[in-house]
Amino acid sequence: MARRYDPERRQRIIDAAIRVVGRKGIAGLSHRSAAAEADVPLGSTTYHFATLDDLLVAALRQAEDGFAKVIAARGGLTDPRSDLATELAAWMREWLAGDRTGVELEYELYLAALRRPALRPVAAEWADDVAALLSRRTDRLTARALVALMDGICLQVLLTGAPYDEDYAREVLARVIPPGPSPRPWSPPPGPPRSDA
Amino acid sequence: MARRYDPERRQRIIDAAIRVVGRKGIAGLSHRSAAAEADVPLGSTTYHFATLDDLLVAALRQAEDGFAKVIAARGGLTDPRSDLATELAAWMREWLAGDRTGVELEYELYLAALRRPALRPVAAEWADDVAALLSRRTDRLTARALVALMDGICLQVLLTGAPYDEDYAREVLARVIPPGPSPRPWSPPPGPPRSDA
DNA sequence: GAGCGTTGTGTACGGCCGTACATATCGGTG
DNA sequence: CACCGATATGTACGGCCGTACACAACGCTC
Repeated sequence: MARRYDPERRQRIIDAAIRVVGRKGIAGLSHRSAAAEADVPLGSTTYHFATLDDLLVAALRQAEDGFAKVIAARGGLTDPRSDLATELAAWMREWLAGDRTGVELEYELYLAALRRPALRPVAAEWADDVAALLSRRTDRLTARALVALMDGICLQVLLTGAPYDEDYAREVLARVIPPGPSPRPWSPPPGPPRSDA
Repeated sequence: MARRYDPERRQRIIDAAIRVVGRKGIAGLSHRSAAAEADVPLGSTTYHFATLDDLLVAALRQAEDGFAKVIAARGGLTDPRSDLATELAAWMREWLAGDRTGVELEYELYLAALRRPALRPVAAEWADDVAALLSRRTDRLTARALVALMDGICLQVLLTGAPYDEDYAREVLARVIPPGPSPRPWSPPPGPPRSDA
């Protein structure tokens, strides 16, 4: 149904918005700044995204997709023979290494859900997706706890400027994981597909 | 011109800024909105706080002080006979109960350090203070991990809108705490007082 | 009480913002 | 082709913003 002159116009605006947020933060995102970054007129951004929340939702969704692809490309934490805590601690090191901009961008969009109810379903999806990924290596409760703990560790690094301590992360992640080679693995039951619209 | 020297002028502006952030978020805070809330002229806010970061630093510091006082008034987690995980899980329930505004306000100011380096020392102080509080019941590494885990759990509740699950929180907090009645307690060594200016 | 630095106040300027809206262009339909 | 709805654009309005700055009121020192 949707016939567009420029089918990539909307996508270009989202990409531009992500770049703007990465460079200037959410506070620096506006219909105008996104339009300038995407090299489209102002009316184009206001047409495709009536409110800034709409644009942020699209940006968060896209950042989430990119994140999932990076995880998948990295092997997806699927090798049951590796130590999960070690693997997660190393992954956080890579994630936090060097340039802050990538992590900063993703956490800023994620944390924006605190004050923007429109973002909460997308943030919940993100957390659920990561937990589901980890659920292939441990039980659901543990997976949720690992996500929470990793979030907390990353945030302490990002918020306080403290260096990332991989040994510490591995140690406490290991404490959360119940002992045993592959305890209580869990597979999602069949159900209706999640609405992604 | 009805002009009196008001030594509490600065304090009133900080209080007003906190109310504004609580009601409209950091995005709604400006020299003007703080001035209106405090019922002082615009020039008064710009005089005492040249930049918004200055005002946010003062607000975060004050929120931190208020938080510490609430903890202290609650007994300060000092009873070594109680179960620490149970106590922390119950405390989070109280904190998250009912009105989101209080927690939202504190987390919003705290998380603002992600993009505002000026806030990072204050955020670091906050995290250190809470960890120091917990260090009276457990070792330092565990205390840091508990802070990270509690942050992660609270954020998942606040960001996704999911209900708080106290049993889950208690279970995973207990996993982080090493077994034993009062393992590896830790007291801070004497040293120079931390600069609070 | 004269002088001066600190504190407090009013006002104005230029800039960026969301929003609205008239207009233009194209794809599909009848 | 005529038509219409979806897509795209330019422009303008009113509002809030940070900032600057001249000036007023006060505390202090001499």
